[in-house]
Amino acid sequence: MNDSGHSTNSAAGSKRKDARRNQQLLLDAAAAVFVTSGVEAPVRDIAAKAGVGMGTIYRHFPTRADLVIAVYRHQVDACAEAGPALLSECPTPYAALEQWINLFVDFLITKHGLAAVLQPDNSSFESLHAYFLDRLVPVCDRLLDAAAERGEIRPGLDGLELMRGVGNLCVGAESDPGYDARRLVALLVTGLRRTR
Amino acid sequence: MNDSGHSTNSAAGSKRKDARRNQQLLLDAAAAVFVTSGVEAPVRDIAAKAGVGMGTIYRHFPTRADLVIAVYRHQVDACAEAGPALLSECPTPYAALEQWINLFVDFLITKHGLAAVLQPDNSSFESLHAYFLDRLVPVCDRLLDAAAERGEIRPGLDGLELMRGVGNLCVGAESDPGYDARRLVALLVTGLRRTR
Amino acid sequence: MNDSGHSTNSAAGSKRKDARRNQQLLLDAAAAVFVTSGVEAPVRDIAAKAGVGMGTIYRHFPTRADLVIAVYRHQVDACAEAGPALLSECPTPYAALEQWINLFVDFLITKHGLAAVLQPDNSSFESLHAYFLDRLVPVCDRLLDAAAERGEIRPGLDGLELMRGVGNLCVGAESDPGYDARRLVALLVTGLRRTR
Amino acid sequence: MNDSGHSTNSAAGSKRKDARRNQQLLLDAAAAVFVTSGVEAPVRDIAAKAGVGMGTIYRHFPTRADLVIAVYRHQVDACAEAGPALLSECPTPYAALEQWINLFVDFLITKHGLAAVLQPDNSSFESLHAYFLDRLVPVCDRLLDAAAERGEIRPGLDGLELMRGVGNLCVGAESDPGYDARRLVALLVTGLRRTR
DNA sequence: GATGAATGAGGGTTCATTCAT
DNA sequence: GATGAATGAACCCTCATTCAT
Repeated sequence: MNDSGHSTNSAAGSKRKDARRNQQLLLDAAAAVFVTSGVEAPVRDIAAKAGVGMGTIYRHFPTRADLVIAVYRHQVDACAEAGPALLSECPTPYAALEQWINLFVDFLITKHGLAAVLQPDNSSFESLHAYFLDRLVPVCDRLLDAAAERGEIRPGLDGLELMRGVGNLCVGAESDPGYDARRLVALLVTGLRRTR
Repeated sequence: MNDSGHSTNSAAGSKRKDARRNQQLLLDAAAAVFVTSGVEAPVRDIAAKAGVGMGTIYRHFPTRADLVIAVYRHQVDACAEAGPALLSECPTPYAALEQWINLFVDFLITKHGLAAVLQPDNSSFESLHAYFLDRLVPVCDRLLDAAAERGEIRPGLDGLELMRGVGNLCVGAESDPGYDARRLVALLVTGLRRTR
Repeated sequence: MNDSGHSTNSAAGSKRKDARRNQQLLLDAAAAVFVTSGVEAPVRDIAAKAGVGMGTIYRHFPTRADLVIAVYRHQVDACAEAGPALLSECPTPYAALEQWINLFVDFLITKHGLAAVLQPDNSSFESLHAYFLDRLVPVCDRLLDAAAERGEIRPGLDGLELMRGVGNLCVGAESDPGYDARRLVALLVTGLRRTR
Repeated sequence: MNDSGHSTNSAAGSKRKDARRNQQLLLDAAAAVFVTSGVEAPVRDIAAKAGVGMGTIYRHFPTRADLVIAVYRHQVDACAEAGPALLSECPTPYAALEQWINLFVDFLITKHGLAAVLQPDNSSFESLHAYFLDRLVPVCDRLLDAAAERGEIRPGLDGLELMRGVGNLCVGAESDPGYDARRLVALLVTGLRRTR
């Protein structure tokens, strides 16, 4: 999945220079098209935006999920890495959880259609789904556990379920001015608090 | 054109017995197909499931939204009517709200893809969207108002937004054994409670 | 083809009264629909206009051509009968020919799509084509012959060909304000004149 | 994007050799199918005749009118260019007109359904209609004007109307052995002559 | 490696015609 | 006889994916 060394090129882990450039063009184009047309946008549109042929997309990203993952990898990683940091910075684990969830929401609501794609029944996005979960669920679990240990929240909800819920609350958020996903997510997280 | 005398048709409804039967076949088939393939399932599939020709679908339901509305009308209506009843039966408005939301959730989580269709950006489902909102939002508003007047919940969230949130939490609920929409919705509603 | 006597009814050559009435309703409706939508208008539209079921059309007019013939029979007959009359009234056979052609043109240009249907390659309109020709070609032939005998026109063009030409010149005439079929037909007939 | 160096493609035209070949296959197939089934023939039939997929047609000719125009462009252009040439070669403008009309007729009578499509009421063929008129009407106008100036014909008929008339006379000409469009057109043009 | 042409499955919609009621 | 519901072939068009160049 990462830059493996089977390439005959000299540079560590990189293909030809133009191939790297195309990869980046594609990521940028895909990000832009995803914003306007959703992650199910026609392949042709993405290729056109990038100024490359469609075959080039398939070479770099054999499945659509691969492309989506690549587009969002950085942001997913940043979100994952923010978890431990918040835990050590914030006064309480619950505060860290709140902020981390906010990061996740900010990420999702700017990605037209991404949340919908996180549904596990979308066969062609399995690997995308898996990537998200692999990367983020452990972080969320740890935040939940820490808050539960402190008695700030009721135990029993696992990170996967919370993330699915938050993800769902973000579905369609960007296209509807009367819908405030952040507020609803905040309600959800508030609902977790241990009623004294 | 009306029920002319030689007809043996006593019921007030539509014209022919077989037409009525087909209409029901279609509603049942559509309900079944919607569960497995979502409300965007191919017309051909629904027709096949019902054992009728495609033209029959178009005769009874000129647009897809018409079909979807028809499939869910009874349940939407039942849900709408339950609101006032619960308000008078339950000890407090908040309890009524909780139970009404549960009814709504029970309805949605068995409808694959329905929640997704409630997104307002889906042009071909406008009338469906409108139907849902016209029918249910006022009921939800009234429950919220009653609870707010009693001081049970914080004011400020309107019924539309709550329903959108609940709807979203139900997206994909049926296909994922590890996802308990009811629990997440319960958390959301708990989050509404006025913190003492 | 005419009202044969196999009916068990008493009236000479007629079916049930309501059947006769329906037949007339259909002819009127078809005439009206043909004007606006052409002779290839959907059967349903004609039935709807007539306020009868589609099956009724098929009972009375098994093929579309049968209906078209029936709709225009009176006018075709009137046109056919006008030939001999004009021949005896007009000062010269050529004048009679001119006027008769005008009648034919007046008939055609008010019938959206009729002229196009006279094309012999339109398989489903064979009988219509045949009817027109059977009825009108002999009349036209006689006018042509009379004018040729008088030396007013050059011989050699038969009635069928002239009528096809005139029919074609009327194609699409009604929908195009910049196209004057009568003038073009007049040129064609003028072209027949024997150059002194 | 332009003819990059590694391409062996010398011709100035379009990109790939096979694409050009397919384009030609399509033009040939369309021409053939148009002859037998008219210019409204199903897209699938044309694709099948050409031995290509349907998508290939849509790639090369996004609308049906584009295809029809392409099929006939060469002949339309040749016809347009012949006008001035005839005017300078022929002894009189009227003779040039006669011959030019003959060229136009020769073109049309081999195109089943083309003449019908020239009807201005056919919405999806607007661009085709426009192309024909833009290209040919000025040529015809000029021939008519020249003949009128010489006093060979009566003035007052414009090129558009004459061409519509000639076009109509060619409708269905190819499929009917008993119908001689050339002769009828000749009569029409004869009818234009100034009666001395 | 890159290109984008070609393929063809897939899904929507219309309407002539049949036939149960 | 009349009705109009049902059928399903026939068209249209899109787009993911492959593969010749």
